[in-house]
This record gives sequence, C-alpha cells and structure tokens, in this order.
Amino acid sequence: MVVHELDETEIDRIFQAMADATRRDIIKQAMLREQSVSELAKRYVMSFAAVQKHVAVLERASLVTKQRRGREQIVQANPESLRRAARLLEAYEDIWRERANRIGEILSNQPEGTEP
Amino acid sequence: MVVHELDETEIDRIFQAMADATRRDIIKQAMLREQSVSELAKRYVMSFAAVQKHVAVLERASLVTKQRRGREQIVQANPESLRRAARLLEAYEDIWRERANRIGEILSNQPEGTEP
DNA sequence: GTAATCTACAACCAAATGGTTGTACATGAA
DNA sequence: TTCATGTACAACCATTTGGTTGTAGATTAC
Repeated sequence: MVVHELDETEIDRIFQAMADATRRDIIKQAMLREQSVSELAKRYVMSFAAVQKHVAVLERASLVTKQRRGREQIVQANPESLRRAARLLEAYEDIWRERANRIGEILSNQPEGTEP
Repeated sequence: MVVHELDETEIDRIFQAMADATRRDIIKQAMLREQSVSELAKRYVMSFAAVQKHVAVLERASLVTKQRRGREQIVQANPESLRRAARLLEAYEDIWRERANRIGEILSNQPEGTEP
C-alpha cells in the first residue's frame, strides 16, 4: 500500500492533535516565535492548565517540543511532523489521480472508428 | 491571519475524521473504487454498525458522500476536502518558511531597503 | 409469497477529551 | 528572606468517541 509510510498511531496523534482550533493556533504561534507556555496561555480564554494540556497533546504528536529556560518552558514548533502529515495527504491525492488516469484510459480505449 | 481560509469547525471535522486508521483506510478504499457500506464493512473486524458510524464521521467531514443504489448505499470519496486539508498544512509550512527567511535576514545583518 | 441482504437507528458501555480547580514546588525578583 | 511567577500534576466533571447488540424497515433474490 502506498499510504503506509508512517506508523499508524503516529499519524493518529498528528491528525488528532490538529483537530482542535486552539492547538492549531498554538502551533502557528510557536512557529512565528518560540514562546513559553504561560505566554501562550495568555492568548486564550481558558485556564493555564488547559493550555498546558493542549501543549502536551501537541508534544505527544511531535508537533512541538519543550525546552526549559529557567522557570519557563519554551515551546518550539517542529514542522517535521506537519510536513509528514502534508505528504500523507498528498499520497491520497496521488491515489485519486491514479484512479482518474485509470478511468481515463478505460474511456479512451474505445475501438477505433466509433466516432461519428 | 493567513491560516484562516476555512471555517474552523469544518477543519476540526476533517482532521478529526482523519485521526483514525480505519477511517483513513475507508477513504483510500473509496478512492480506489466506489463501494457499498457493507462491502467496505467486510474488510474490517468490527461490526457493520461501527463501520457505518465511521462512514458517517467521514460524511460529516465531507470526505465522502453516499448515494443510494437500490438497497445499497454507495460510498464515494470526495477528494476536495482532502485537498483543503493538504493546503492548510502547506500554509503552516509557509509560515515556517517565512520565519526562516526572517531569521536569515536578521543573521545576515542586511536591513532591507537600505540600497540606493 | 418467503427468505436473505442492506441499511438505519436506538440503547448501552468503557475510554478518551477538553475543560475546571486546587495543591505543591522550583525559580527569579524585591 | 519573602513574594510573585511559571510549571507540574492530581482529582473531578460533562461530553464525545468508538465500539457493541438488538430491532425494524426496504429492497432484492428465489
């Protein structure tokens, strides 16, 4: 199977992590600039602990990493995982394109001389 | 915000739908060939009802559509939604690339627009 | 007709999710 | 030292998720 280059549970985690608007925004923020968890937390209406959990989900999916700096925990984006997900989606598009070709061939394989 | 072209809850649904290996396989199968729900269900160890629910999740995310044919319900892939998700991920990669450029500029110590 | 097939849907369950509050502890600032 | 800040983590709660079984209704096959 073409679409089987990554460990399935790893993909599960990446997509599941992306399936929340707050987490997608955290990723974006971390990509724009490395930020501490509390700095990120200020942006959202939820509690600090909630943001902490969101970051943990992103970390489990390898979408971000954390690095201690004094008492702060700095969140850094890891675009590698994102790229993997992107390539997986492209693989699905490839399947679709192949199918389109296959159908196209079948349609074009009509016997000659059948045109009016 | 650059990454805000789709309705957030729509994106939520797409990624959440993709976050399950069975559903990803259903998408793949439906892309390869349109199939009825029961035909799909035969491929997996779970109950028919479970597969039915998975298809419903995919339908809610607009990743597949169903079409009645007699007593069967034919599942058709809708690669449009997949492509949207793929483009969203690419948008994140763009953010990262922009940041890399920005940092590169800072490091090269050449402020823009200083040339005569 | 009767029987088999395909689907819809409800009810139920265990586990995961997304949030909260509260407590504890380490670190930096005064 | 004392106080504020930043984090970790547990406990709790409501809702969602991913599965089950069971029942019922269409449609097709015999």
